[in-house]
Amino acid sequence: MSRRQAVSPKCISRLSLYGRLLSTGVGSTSGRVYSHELARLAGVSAAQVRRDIMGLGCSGTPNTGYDVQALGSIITEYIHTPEGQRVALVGVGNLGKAILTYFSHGSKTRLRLVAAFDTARDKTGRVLHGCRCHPMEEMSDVIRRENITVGIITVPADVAQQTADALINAGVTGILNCAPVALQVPARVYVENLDITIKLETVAFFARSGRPQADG
Amino acid sequence: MSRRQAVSPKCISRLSLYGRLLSTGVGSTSGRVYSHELARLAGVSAAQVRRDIMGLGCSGTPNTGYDVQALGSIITEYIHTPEGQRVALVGVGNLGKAILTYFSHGSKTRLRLVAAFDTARDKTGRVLHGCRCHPMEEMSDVIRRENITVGIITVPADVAQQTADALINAGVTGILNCAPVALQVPARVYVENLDITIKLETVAFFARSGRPQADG
DNA sequence: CATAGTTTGTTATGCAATTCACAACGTTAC
DNA sequence: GTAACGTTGTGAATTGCATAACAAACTATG
Repeated sequence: MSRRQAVSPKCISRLSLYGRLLSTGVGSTSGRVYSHELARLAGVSAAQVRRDIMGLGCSGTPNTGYDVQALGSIITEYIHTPEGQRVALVGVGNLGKAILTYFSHGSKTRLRLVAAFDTARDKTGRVLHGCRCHPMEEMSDVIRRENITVGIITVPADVAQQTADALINAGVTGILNCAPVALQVPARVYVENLDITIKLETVAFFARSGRPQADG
Repeated sequence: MSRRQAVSPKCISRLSLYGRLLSTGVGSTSGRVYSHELARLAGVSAAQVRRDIMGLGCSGTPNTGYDVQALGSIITEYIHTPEGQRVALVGVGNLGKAILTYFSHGSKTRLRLVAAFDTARDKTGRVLHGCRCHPMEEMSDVIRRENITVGIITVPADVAQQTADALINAGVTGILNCAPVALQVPARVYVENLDITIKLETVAFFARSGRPQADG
């Protein structure tokens, strides 16, 4: 389908953000939007926005900007598969529950959080926020059966690596790791880390030295 | 202590990670560690590690590597203030609670989460995970009195901007924003975004196109 | 129809950050 | 003591990313 070219993770993240902005009432009156409007809302430059959009077959017209609906569709089609990918979450602690809540609440994305896993017997077997919680032993079976390709790790640090190994063995090729450890994974698996302590220490550092804006 | 020169957020994040690795039993037998060992554990190149360390007054010796304790101390002193900075959290939902738990559990960092804020009356006045929860109206007073410089935003998206405004008015100069919106803040305030949906969509994308490692 | 004004698409420029490469140096073995 | 090896510190090269800049194109207007 669409041309898959070398795109950076940062670019995909921005496209994801543009997509959300477009679907939450930007330019709702005119049905159109300028690059500099999106830029302001996303906190980037207008040139950045145009360049990102260029990478996926443009659709704007000079002097009138982009059609909100059309651009939104193109971004969604580019980022997602038609069917949408299926996601599993491992570790139903506070953080895991928070993420489950995020995705049960009117989830605007095509991603589907279809399975959770935990060791605690009082959680397994139940349905939490519209998502069934399985015991760890069933991980391999469920992931294969449900055709899950993405895993979220929200377990304690000391079992994060073995959790990652289990997910990868079951066929997962992308991991969002919220545990404070650097996972060792084969090259074909993509990992993104969400380390709150690191983020917070970085914020604290620049809170006193007054440095430039940057996010992730 | 003093700010030597312009360091990037990414560099600080890596230093934070090195610091944690050093404090959690790396090279515990010899008391020393090589750059390539740290590199492997952190998921970066050895040259990267050496260069990062170079930026804060080196301390390694050829052929024996770095003294674990000494390097750990130098990194801590560089990233943190001697007293440690004080942090407030706004929004005690699932995500807020998860973060409170993180920091009550043996917190290895010098950062202190000393106040929480929420609108719900059943939470305010109580002490949650060793952290007192105040009503929103007291935010300005508490932040000034407790000398808080960093804020964590874990409120719903539609009130994130006004929460940020309130924090900044009270004197906060660094914000970790976990709400899915791009905050508009004055240039002197440093913001880092922790957007789970964006991260997850990025992971999902590269889970199928098999692209390179990268994190935030 | 022509002209003015704006915005897009894209190329070129500049900058920052990572990797490369190697000289200097400490350690160890003999 | 000295030679061989391995690691550090760092200048140079390279890569990647973001800003700047501009030609082409579209709309509006009279």
